Amino acid sequence: MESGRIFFDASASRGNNMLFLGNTELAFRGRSIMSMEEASKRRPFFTSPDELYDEEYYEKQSPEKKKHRLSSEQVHLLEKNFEEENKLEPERKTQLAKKLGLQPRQVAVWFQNRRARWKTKQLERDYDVLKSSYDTLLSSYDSIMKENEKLKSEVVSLNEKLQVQAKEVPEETLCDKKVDPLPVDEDMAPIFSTRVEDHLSSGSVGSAVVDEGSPQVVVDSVDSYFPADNYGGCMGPVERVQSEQEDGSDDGRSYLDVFVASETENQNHEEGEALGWWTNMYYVG
DNA sequence: TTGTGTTTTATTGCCTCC
DNA sequence: GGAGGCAATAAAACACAA
Repeated sequence: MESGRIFFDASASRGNNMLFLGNTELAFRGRSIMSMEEASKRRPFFTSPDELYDEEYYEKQSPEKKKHRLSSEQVHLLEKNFEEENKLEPERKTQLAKKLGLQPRQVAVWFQNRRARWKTKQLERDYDVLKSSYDTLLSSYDSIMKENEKLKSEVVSLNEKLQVQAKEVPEETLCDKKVDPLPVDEDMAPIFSTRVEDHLSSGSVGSAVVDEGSPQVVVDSVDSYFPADNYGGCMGPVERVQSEQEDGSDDGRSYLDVFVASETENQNHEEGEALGWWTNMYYVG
């Protein structure tokens, strides 16, 4: 028998002592590691190192003592080995078993159980990462929804103003057609969504986009993307409005905040910016 | 001291790979 | 078919609150 072998003592390795060497954390559930001497005094399962290798040990043990906690030193070495490689080749297994004074089978079982514990922990970590990611997304979604509601109410407000203005404009300039407000509800989602710069209002309330699910086409006040037929060849008086760059009335809301829903939308947005102008759009019935 | 919950060690059965 | 891995499970050992 080799000298200096770790002897087996259950009391020195009480349950729930955990060694997380990966994090260099040694947690022993409120109990310090007792010295070898101290441990052997309390409950010496083996009185001598040689006993540890006694092949008949398990047969000698009383039936109720069939499970033997590994000592902290044994666990420490096993953890160290596990950290290096969590799989156990036969050669390493026998070497380790010899070093620890355990049966190769015990070492194999320990690695098996350790892998299972690692997997459980890993699942917990993965869950935490996913949950954190989900919470972030949810928060982002909520703020986008709030922004959407705000923009919708702006559209309603602007439509009201347009209605008032329409009444003041002489009828002939409207080509005998009534001015309909921009739809806000999805049911009335227009083919084109429009960004409206409210140059008529006193404050710089910013801009609005309705129906973010619809294809986004930005209308230029001069070279409109709207087919002329849709307006009966007649467009109401469209006044030139300033871009955000020009009037400097950026309300702090970037276009990307609004055109976030899809790549298509972003493309259209870029197109709109290239045109340089945003305009009021009359929905002419 | 005792009941309960947790951790660790060990077994069993199934599956895959060589 | 044997060896080894894994999931499920049992059971011992332990921690801890009441």
